[in-house]
Amino acid sequence: MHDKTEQPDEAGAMKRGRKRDASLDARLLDATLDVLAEVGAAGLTMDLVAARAGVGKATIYRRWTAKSELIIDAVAQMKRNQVDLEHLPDTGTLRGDLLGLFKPQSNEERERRLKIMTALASLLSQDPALAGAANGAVVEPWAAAHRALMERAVARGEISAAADIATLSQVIPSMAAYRSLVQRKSFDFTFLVSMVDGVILPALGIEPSPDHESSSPRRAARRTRPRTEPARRKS
Amino acid sequence: MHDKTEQPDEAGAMKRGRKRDASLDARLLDATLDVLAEVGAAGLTMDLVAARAGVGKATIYRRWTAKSELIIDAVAQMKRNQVDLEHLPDTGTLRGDLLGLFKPQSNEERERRLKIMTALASLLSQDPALAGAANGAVVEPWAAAHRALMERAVARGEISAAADIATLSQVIPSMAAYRSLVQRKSFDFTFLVSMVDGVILPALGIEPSPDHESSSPRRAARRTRPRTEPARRKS
DNA sequence: AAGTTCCGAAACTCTGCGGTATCGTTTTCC
DNA sequence: GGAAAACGATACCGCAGAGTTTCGGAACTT
Repeated sequence: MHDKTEQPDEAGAMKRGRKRDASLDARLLDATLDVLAEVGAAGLTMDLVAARAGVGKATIYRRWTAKSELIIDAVAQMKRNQVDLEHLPDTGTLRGDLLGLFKPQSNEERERRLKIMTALASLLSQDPALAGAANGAVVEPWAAAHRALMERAVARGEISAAADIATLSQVIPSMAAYRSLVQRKSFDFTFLVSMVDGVILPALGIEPSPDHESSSPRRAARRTRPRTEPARRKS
Repeated sequence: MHDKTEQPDEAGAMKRGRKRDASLDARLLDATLDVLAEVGAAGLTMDLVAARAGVGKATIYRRWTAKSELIIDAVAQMKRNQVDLEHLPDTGTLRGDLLGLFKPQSNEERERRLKIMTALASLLSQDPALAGAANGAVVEPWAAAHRALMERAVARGEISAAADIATLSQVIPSMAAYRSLVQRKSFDFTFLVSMVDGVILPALGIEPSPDHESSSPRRAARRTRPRTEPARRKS
């Protein structure tokens, strides 16, 4: 009661939704996701969420009955601003398309999503209803984008129709997620290029175009494998 | 950091190791992993671990200073009975080697590891040490095995020395971990085969040997890509 | 046998968090 | 302007769980 942080009362005009519940719900859900990303599911406390939202703890309980419900709603709301499947890059080559999906400015947001997903992983065992929520919110749309790009490359004859696109389209999104989540390495452009040029394109039988922005001295495996019998059992 | 591991006597004095502390540490670490797998990280309490190990809680605190350290040590210890880098399969072909890493009889153990990893996922955001331990205990040795197998394949001339082995060796372990951790799908032989035949071998320029145990109707992309210019840049 | 060391069990303290209640203030509605 | 509603803050309750301490007893040592 002694010192209280003044209400910021940002210059925003639509801050005045006092009556029903206007953007306050969204503010709370967003704060929940923030806290989730920062301290994980185990470390999430209602006081943290309330403080993060600049809100009294009671306010949260006026809108949600329990912590678990708050989290569920927060995650459900996360599905917005996804990869935009309607406006995929179209550079003419699969390599260009795949690299074109990379939005440097979205690194931060992607990191946040992945952290939320990690935090949720522990809850999945308790609440199977959310089993695919985290994956569906982050990796699946991403894989769908890759799949679409690859199918287009098949359609234009760039790669063989026999390629295992179902599997290949999951490789980069899954590895990126694991890399960020567990290995704690950033998913940067260098990693993306080494995945595209070192795994995906070679697997599809395409040599990485040696033109612009090769950005890396690596070259994929040559297709020139001699058809020699590969040294059977040493003994 | 806590055990000194004097002499590697194992089945020796399992009866009454009253003096120093021989197998008691291992018993506690094992109980920790058990509880972790059963109730998850959030539900793990020291009382549960103690009860599981048939031990007083005080005994645990005589050996570890805090719960977090116990968990870290338990996870780090999981590295054992993992992939044995000294006895890698040697079937003569990379495909056989990669598939040979799969131990069907370890389904139960793999399930346990999966649950442990899942339980750990929630802690990863809080404790970076755990993230390293989890990755180092499960994925890293596995990737090392893949790397070794691929390097051997290079040495015998089965695949090109230009292959991006550093990246490719991480693909299957990372994807398997992600699949188990987040997607909650089992890492079964079918998935392994589709990864090997649909991603790894095509990326290395090897056609999956159509001989024994194809076990799956899928076939990887043909290497018969016509050397047609693949529709470069649309303009 | 006596002494020492480590053990398992259980009682105990203390901290932190979920959830509730209260209060003074601010906003909206009429 | 005044009442009602919703707010932020904060004090409070109950409980669960991390560590601590204590104690009787078992096992190794000499």
